[in-house]
Amino acid sequence: MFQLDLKSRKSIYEQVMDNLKELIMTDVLASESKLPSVRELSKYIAVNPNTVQKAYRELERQGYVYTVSGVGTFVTDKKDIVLDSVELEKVKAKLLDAFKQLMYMGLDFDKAKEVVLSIINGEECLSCKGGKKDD
Amino acid sequence: MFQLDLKSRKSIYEQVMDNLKELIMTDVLASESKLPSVRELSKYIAVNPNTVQKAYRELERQGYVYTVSGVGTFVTDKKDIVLDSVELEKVKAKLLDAFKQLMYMGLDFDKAKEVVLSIINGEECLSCKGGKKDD
Amino acid sequence: MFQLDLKSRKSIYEQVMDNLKELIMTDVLASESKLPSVRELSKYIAVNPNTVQKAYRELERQGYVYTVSGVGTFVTDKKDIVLDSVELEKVKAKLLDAFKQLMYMGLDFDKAKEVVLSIINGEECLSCKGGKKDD
Amino acid sequence: MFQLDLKSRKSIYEQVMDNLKELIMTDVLASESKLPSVRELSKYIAVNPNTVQKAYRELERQGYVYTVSGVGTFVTDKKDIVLDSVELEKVKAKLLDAFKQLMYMGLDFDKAKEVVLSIINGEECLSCKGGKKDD
DNA sequence: GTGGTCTAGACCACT
DNA sequence: GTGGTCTAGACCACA
Repeated sequence: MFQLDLKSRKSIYEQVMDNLKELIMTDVLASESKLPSVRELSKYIAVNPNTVQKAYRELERQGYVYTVSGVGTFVTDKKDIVLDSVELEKVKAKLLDAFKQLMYMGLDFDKAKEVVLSIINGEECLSCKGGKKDD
Repeated sequence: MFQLDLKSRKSIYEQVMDNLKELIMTDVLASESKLPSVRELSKYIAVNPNTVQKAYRELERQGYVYTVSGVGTFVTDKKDIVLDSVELEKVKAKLLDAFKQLMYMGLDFDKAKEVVLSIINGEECLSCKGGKKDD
Repeated sequence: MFQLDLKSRKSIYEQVMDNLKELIMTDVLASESKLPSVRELSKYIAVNPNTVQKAYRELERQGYVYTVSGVGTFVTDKKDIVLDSVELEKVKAKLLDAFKQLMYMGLDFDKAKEVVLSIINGEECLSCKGGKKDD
Repeated sequence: MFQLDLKSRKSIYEQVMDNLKELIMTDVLASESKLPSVRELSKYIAVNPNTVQKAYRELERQGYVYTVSGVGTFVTDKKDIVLDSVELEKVKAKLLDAFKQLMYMGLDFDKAKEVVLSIINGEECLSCKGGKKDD
């Protein structure tokens, strides 16, 4: 389940975050459920506890989980997630940047758009499988 | 012309690369034309020569320019630029990642898709025509 | 009545203390009246007994309650509560800290003062009258 | 200048942050000026580099400084500081909490208000000394 | 040189 | 037990 690539350019704590986000999005980690403790997870994925904690801390900052000191870390109820406009702008900028990169590679507009749509539509199924429509 | 944001998380050499790619793709830097020397450019944009050096080296690795020792660096003929599949996959991953983030933020599939399309279409003219609208 | 926010950064025992202080100051818990036992309260508010225990111990240290071994914990007569200067200094420091933060955020002195006064005055009734308005 | 109290309840990185905020507010560290490097400061105040970095990172998150990787950390121009409404609400909550604490201590409303005002007005001079009116 | 990340420990307060 | 903080090292990419 947990996929880590130590050779990746992406830092480990970011990969840990991405994995957890995926699990949260697909309801494998349901709302209000408890995440593994920092120590547990760090042992399980063979990573230093500090690295896991950094991931948890950042997830909390972004609103995906909340922490009760001395008790554990829990998935934020989706109803409670507030859309952070600053974060949204960052993601938009990231999308724009990626799209530009496609054009820099020599793809024309239509081809680039095609690539983007194929990625999005591929993602559609991924979410249909794991998510619930009536939640 | 050259837009650098030192405060950005993006490294300087990547920003230099992006600027040059933009200039190449919009034919401001025509095929086979000579790029400014590392020293010239670094002075012009007030950046460490090593940084420009790294941008040039990476551009060459990706096929955008080629170097003739002792003579200079030249823009590869667009016809000869081959799509770097590794780079393409990176960008695809980036797109997917950003799209997922949109959904993580509480947007449903259709809303997220809408956001993406608006970004793409807003960006349409910039690279299609090789000109700028109001910047 | 008892308001606990597990998601808060404030530790549970501090929140328990604050709730009890509030009840004492508003005479809901009258002078010399008996507090619920640690076990009772911990069951009632669904909190670990150790946590309640710690709250009681700290309240006693600060003079709000006193314990009669084997009998129970009782509210100190308000006349006998002496201002704990150490605690007072802590609160003062906290106030100053918060005020500085307001100014750090770009508010000028007058604006920051305005914010503080609005908060104070909004809070006026809650403790003056011992009642609640709309909560 | 730098005041650290290792025995304090406040964590070291928070104290480091507070010290730096103070220096920034009083223009000892002017806009766009460079903060000491993580290593320099950590050596100077005899604290682990990681702790200093945590402080820098958090200051950046709150908008007081910005980072240029490989170059250094710089004071954000005051004109660029955006008022983060989330942070503002946190400070307001902190103020309200502190004010409640005063009342819990047995101070009546007027006395508590007096305490608050005295603190604020004490701060006024502190800011007049170090700050500039025409900035 | 800089900041960013990571490891392998440790101690603390809280539950 | 939990998360939070801290130390004392280390390596990396970047400028």
